[in-house]
Amino acid sequence: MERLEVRELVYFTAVAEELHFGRAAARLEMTQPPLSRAIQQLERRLGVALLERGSRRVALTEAGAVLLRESRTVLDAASAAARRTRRASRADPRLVLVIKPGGDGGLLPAILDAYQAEPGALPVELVCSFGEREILLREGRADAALLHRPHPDLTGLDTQDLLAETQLLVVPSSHRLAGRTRVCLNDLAGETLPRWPGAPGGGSHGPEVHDLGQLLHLIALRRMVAVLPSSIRDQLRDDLVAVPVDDAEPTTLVLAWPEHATSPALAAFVRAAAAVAGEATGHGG
Amino acid sequence: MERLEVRELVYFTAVAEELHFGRAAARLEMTQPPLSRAIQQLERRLGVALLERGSRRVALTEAGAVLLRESRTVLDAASAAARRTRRASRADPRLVLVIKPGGDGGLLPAILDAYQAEPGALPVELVCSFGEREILLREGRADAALLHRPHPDLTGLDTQDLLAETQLLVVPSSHRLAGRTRVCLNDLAGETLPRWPGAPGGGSHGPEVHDLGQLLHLIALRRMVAVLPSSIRDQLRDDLVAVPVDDAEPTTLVLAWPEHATSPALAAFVRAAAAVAGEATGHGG
DNA sequence: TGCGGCGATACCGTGCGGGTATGGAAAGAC
DNA sequence: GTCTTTCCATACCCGCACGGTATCGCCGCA
Repeated sequence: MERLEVRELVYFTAVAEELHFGRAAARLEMTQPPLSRAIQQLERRLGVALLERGSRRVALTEAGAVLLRESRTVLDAASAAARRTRRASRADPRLVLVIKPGGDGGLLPAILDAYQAEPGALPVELVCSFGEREILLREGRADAALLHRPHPDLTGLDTQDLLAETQLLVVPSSHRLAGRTRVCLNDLAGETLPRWPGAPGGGSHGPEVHDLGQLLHLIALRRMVAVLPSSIRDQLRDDLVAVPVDDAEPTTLVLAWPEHATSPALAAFVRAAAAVAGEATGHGG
Repeated sequence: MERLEVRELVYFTAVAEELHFGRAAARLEMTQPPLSRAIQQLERRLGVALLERGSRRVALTEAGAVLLRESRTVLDAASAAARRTRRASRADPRLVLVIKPGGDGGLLPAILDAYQAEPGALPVELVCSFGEREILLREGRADAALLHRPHPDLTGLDTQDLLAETQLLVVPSSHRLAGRTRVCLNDLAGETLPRWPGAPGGGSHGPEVHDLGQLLHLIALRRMVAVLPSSIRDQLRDDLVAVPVDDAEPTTLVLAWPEHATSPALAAFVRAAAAVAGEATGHGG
């Protein structure tokens, strides 16, 4: 069985994405002829036609589309491998946890305390990021992340549910819905909703928002409204009001980490988080 | 960022598994010096020590252990990529479904019929295999598999539940438990249970069993007993008896396929299977 | 102190990955 | 129709990196 090399996959994805040998070569900072030959050789070794060369356009074959998708997973795995290896060799081991600012459901302090009490606990480094936080896990840049389900893509990750939350509509005090005791999603017709960086802008084409302070500021300025998990209630400014949304699907705060992870530090962290979450839901409701 | 090459990962896994450069080189069908240099270069490029060379033994460092695990996933992904690409280019497209003989819960004929009625259905090729059936999915050798949950490792696979089944103890008619109307797991103390190839022989160190006929034969010969999903009831020989096991965790027949799969033929098959399963549980209970 | 095992080093050849120059086919422009 | 442009393939060349052989150096051991 012929072996597939990373270099070939990099070349192929470039061509498959550009559908143009010249541009792909430029992107790869090389010239076009060796690129053409590399792709030909790849096709010969696989015994498969990957591209249809029309004299004026290049198109993917069925098999080429499959290889494009597969290549991405291989390349992602390869760069994650490099990053995780490097991180494992650091002199100051630490657990990198990526969160959305304000998106911890109020559980984080208790979780961190519980974790530090575990034997062999590492210092925890918090990384704040909006949108695409799971990417950091897949890329091997972080050990764990706090996400909200339903979430676009949790495949390849293991998860632990922490907290089920209802959702609140956040509006300025002067907003037409501010006085309501409850609203439903239909009431939001015509409102501008924020667009998270990286999220496929499904319908809501409001401005991109990069952190919670910015978002609340924009809401106060009447530029938009937002539907957020109920735990942000503590962090609202005085000039904003939160109203329960009846028919918004409830959201679950989950702790996620790359599957196959074996680090005992991570395992301890997951244990700690699960314990804290169990207490919270068991006692407090 | 330096790129990690497949060749290097192959070399490294060989050394990491053998913990011996000479043997690793032999396994790779090359000589020892270039292998040593390749590993050194890998370490230099990563900036990480992967191996501790004692003059008489080689050991993995912490980072080396991480890279070994990561390498396996990269290499698996790479060979799966090659196989899936080749399969996608076949002139006679077909859907490869891997099953455990007798493990289809009786649903398979209906599923196949429903699938063939879907638009764009492909011929279905059935592959029978005991143990490690999910490996065939990960390797890109099959499109879908029928498995039973709880299952050792479903990560990296998407699944669709098909049928919840209670478990039955299968024994010869002359067995001491054959007359019971129900048993519990404690009753099985001292009995020999089959060991599936590939499964970590957890406690039960009986003989390895490779197909259902063989298993039933061995049970009839009083060499072992087995706990199996209730749908095998139809396939029992006259000289065997099935007794419900009260406290065995119920098992779920699931259809599994590689995550990120995009083939419309597979999607149609999943739809068909889900429809049949819905009917079965909806009407029949 | 000689021996054997094993990884590292020195040195060498060749094949492959990359470059430049050019060919050749197809799609407009007129 | 033919001239031009565009873009992929081919021809040919070069340097290096990969793999091989020979050997060293270190250490455990008898």
